[in-house]
Amino acid sequence: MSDFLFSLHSWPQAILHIDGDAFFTSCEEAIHPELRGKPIIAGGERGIVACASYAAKKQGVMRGVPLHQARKMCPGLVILPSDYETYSLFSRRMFNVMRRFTPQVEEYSIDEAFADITGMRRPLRASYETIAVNIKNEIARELGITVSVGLSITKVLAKVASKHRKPNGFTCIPGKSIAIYLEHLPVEKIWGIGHATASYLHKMGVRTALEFARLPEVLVKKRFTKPGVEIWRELRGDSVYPVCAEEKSLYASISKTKTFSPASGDADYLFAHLMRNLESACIKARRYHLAASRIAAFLKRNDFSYAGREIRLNRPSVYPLELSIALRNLFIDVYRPGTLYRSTGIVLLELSGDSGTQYTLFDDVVRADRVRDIYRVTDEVGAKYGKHSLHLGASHFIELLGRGKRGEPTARERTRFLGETGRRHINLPLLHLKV
DNA sequence: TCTGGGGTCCTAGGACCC
DNA sequence: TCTGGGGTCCTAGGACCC
Repeated sequence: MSDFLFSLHSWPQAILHIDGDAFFTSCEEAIHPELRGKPIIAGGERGIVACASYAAKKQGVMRGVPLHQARKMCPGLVILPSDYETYSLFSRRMFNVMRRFTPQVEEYSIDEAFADITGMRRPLRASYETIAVNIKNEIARELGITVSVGLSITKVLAKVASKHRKPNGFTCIPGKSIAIYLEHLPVEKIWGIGHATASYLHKMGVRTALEFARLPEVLVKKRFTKPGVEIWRELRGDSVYPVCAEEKSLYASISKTKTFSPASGDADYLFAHLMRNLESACIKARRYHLAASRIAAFLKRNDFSYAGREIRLNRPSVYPLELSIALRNLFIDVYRPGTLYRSTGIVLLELSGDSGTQYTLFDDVVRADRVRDIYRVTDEVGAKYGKHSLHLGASHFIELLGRGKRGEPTARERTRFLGETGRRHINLPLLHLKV
């Protein structure tokens, strides 16, 4: 035990991890009591299970399972669309309960948060364990959902703790008990250790979190990169990840991807998808008043490998009409004729507030203003008649094919759509009004 | 688990500059 | 034209998370 740093103080810091149990479906159950205890899932709108209630999990319905499979596994399954607005509301209420105990709350995701309650024993007149349990109970009482709570001396260990007993669990791992909890924990269950690092560790003969934590420092520093070393430290009770209560800017990037089936090697069709993804991403970015300084595009091959490229724009933009030329160049670079692709995606990067965009000497200011006006109208039309009511000609190709679900266009559809102009739709992104 | 979609962060190599 | 070392920016791609 002497190889662990934690032996010096029992609570160098007290970090809490709170994890909503089957969060989406729990929110649904809180609102619709008649659903309580039933096998329900959220995610109906996307064709896969985004969240499964414990009753559904009991029947083998897990996160990420395709819907048709879930239905087969569990007759009587209640399928709901994900209602993010509502879940966000619950999320905010959950974080606010935590903030009544300490301002040091980090919103990690919609259903998870960390809190640093170091030094709160005296002001709250309670032990760290009691504080943790009180937060848990108040969330249950006020929101009608259960959470699992972990208390320990680092974030990674607090995560280990909250996962230890679920649902509705509370686990405390003080410094002196770390080894007990790591002894039977497989390395792949550690937060931050994924598939690749786990199999690397396995090759080294390391199977449990305790074995990993006990590797000598020189070896760890030699064989792992920064994240690996940091997790190793945290597992040993040496806190390197601070709880960050500062509100981060909403998005560092915005991405849109769409898988289509069957896979396609058709350049026009693939580019149309890419263009539609760009339009979707830009709609979202405009809603948050953000503009991108870099843009990335990728194609996913049938074997799930990626081919992608990204570029820096000469000024930030959120308008597909301006970005289409850059996107076309990216596409031409990445696309290989004869290869089948199963999805395309685009990512808007280096987002900044779009208010005070500086034009460069080479910009056509009049045109830029017009483009902005066009998109103001486009967004208004979209709000009234549905997203993508007004879109670029280059993305219209997928409209023709049942919202892109049927895969590659037939020769007849192609001729009907492209007509004599053929590929020119790629080169000239025209606005197209869907009525 | 024949596998959806939306994110963050890190690393390494090349270009370019001093 | 050759030379070294160092800094920064850009981009491809990997790894991981929910």
